[in-house]
Amino acid sequence: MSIREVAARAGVSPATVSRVFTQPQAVASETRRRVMTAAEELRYAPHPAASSLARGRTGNLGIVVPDISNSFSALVTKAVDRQARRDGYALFVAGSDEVVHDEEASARALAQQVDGLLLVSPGMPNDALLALADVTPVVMLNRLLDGIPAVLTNLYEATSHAVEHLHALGHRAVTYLAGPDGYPNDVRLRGFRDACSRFGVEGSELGPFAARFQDGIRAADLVLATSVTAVVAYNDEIAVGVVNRLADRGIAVPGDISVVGFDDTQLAEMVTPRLTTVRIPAAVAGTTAIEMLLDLVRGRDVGLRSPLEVSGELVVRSSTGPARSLPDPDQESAP
Amino acid sequence: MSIREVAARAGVSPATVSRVFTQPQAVASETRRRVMTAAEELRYAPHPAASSLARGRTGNLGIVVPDISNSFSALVTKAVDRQARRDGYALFVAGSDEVVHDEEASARALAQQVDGLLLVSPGMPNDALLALADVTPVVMLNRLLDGIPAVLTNLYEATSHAVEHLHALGHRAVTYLAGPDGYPNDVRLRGFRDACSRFGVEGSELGPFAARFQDGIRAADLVLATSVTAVVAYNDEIAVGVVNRLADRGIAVPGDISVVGFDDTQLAEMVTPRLTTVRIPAAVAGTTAIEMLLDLVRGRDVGLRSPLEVSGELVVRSSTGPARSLPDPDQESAP
DNA sequence: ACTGTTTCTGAAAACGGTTTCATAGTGTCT
DNA sequence: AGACACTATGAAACCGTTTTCAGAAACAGT
Repeated sequence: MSIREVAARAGVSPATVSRVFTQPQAVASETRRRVMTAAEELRYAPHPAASSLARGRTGNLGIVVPDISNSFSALVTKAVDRQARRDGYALFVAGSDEVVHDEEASARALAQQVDGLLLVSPGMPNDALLALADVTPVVMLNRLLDGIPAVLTNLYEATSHAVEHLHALGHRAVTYLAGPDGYPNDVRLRGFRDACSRFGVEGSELGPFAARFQDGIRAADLVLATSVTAVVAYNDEIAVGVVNRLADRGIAVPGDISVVGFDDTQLAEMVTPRLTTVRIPAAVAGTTAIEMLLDLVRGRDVGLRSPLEVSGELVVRSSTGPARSLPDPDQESAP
Repeated sequence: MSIREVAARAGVSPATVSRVFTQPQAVASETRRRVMTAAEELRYAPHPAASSLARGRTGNLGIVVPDISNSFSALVTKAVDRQARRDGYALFVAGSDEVVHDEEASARALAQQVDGLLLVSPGMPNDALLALADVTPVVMLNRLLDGIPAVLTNLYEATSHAVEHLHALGHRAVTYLAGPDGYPNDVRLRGFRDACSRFGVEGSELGPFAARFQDGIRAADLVLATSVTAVVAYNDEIAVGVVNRLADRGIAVPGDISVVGFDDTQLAEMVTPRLTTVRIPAAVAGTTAIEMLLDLVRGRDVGLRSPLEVSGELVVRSSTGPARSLPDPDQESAP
């Protein structure tokens, strides 16, 4: 059932039928009614591909995330999906399994079927990104590249707060568990290092680790091989892995070692002890990114409007506590 | 840059260019080479909408899940995405936030842009489903409806095992925390009831609960208002919520109350104590569903091939243990 | 009654591919 | 050398909308 059959049945031209569906006010109400009934009787529904072809836009948006089952990605995706739908767009989701090659392929495939693309923590090289942005409007989340609008999470301050917090609890040797290469470690790392030197904390780094539970497990043993009393993990999933493994090895959290995560996904409240973590406003970031993307799509050139930053905040829960006074083991009767 | 410009530059007809991209072996290698270089120089990429229109298929599949951030959905989606990509399809994902109306709308919107649709635990009414299946090939996961191929999770046996397990541990009063209405509670419930009566366990039910952590929290207090010593929760997220709340109220798991979940998502291994849970092979289910869907799409009419069932299995971890001998409080010196 | 606006509708040309059908060219077999 | 089968290509129709452009109809103003 095409537009023509509807037209025939309603005794009008195809053009009129098209208008009924795209700019109803432009057609006389009587005619409109006739067309509508004809359409309903024929159970006509417009053909999106034909429409896309003719108008030059698809009405779809796309998002590429590193890992669909990662809880931060999920949070973002959910917010994005909701916002996209609210604006009348459907959402394509592609996961790359953290494989850069897949990510590029997915992105390119999607690029041609959508009006705009949101890339979350993309790992692909700069030139690939620019090439992509050449094909379709692109907004990035968590990566900065000249000429491509982006939403960034500014965690410098929040990371400082985390170190400050640990320092106040008496920790003097802290290690940062870095996320995967190409992920937004830099700001956190800078915040971490700066804060360490500012507070006189001995800061070290381990990694990179994949942003997953299993890698947290692995990380824990590496941590225990050092003599730090606190760790700051790239994300909650790693942090939870660390906590688990430490528990298995009989190390108390926060009794012996304190752990800080990032993201404040629901996970943080689910585990024991509840995770002290840097909250990243994923939903806000996702929603904002979509708004930027739609501005782009609609031609309002926000391209050079400086990248938006959303900032994190430290949420203190139970996985951080006073440092065990390791350097002074005699002192049995602490306050 | 359309196919015609490539054709002009390569000195061939548009038809030939099209063939180069769709059935390369049908064109002489010399010609093919010429076309390829021309295409590259022009940075030509085929226009999916045009192609969809002409061929009558889109090369896309769609999946509608109740909640993108639900860990079981995420597992399924991930597997589905991978399998779809492997078969050369891109995947549309839509979340319905568990709102039936949104689900219907999403599904219908998607239906026209994809070659096939996978519905995960759909909550929409039968006639809506049938109408949808009339428009596009549909496979359902976790719901059975005559005429629509489906992949079902048969958890009857696994649920029985859960009850058997609890019974063996000495539990005599167990409650089932039901998931949301319209979700696949029935088989589990049947398995639960049958097993209870078989083993002489007093089985009760609470709910429905949304399949989320928060509802688990809520459920815990309801559980404590009864005198059961064990609960079987609709999914891991609810189970974790229960465990958390119980801990907050000073109830030991499994010391005082044992908890069993469903799904065996990664969550189960992340929490303390690790969750005894019924593993549902989400990846297998998702992959299988996609294969069925593709069979459908390609016209091999598997429509009436009986719905496929994947079965669960009980994974015993640490959230279940011997029942506290409540009815006999004198007995202080238990073995 | 005549011109000037509006409002509504239709004809036809895109949009960018795919595919059928016919034709030219090449090679094979007797 | 002639008949026959392939193979490689091109011309043109088609997929289902949208949109421009122009004309018809209705209406207003003088």
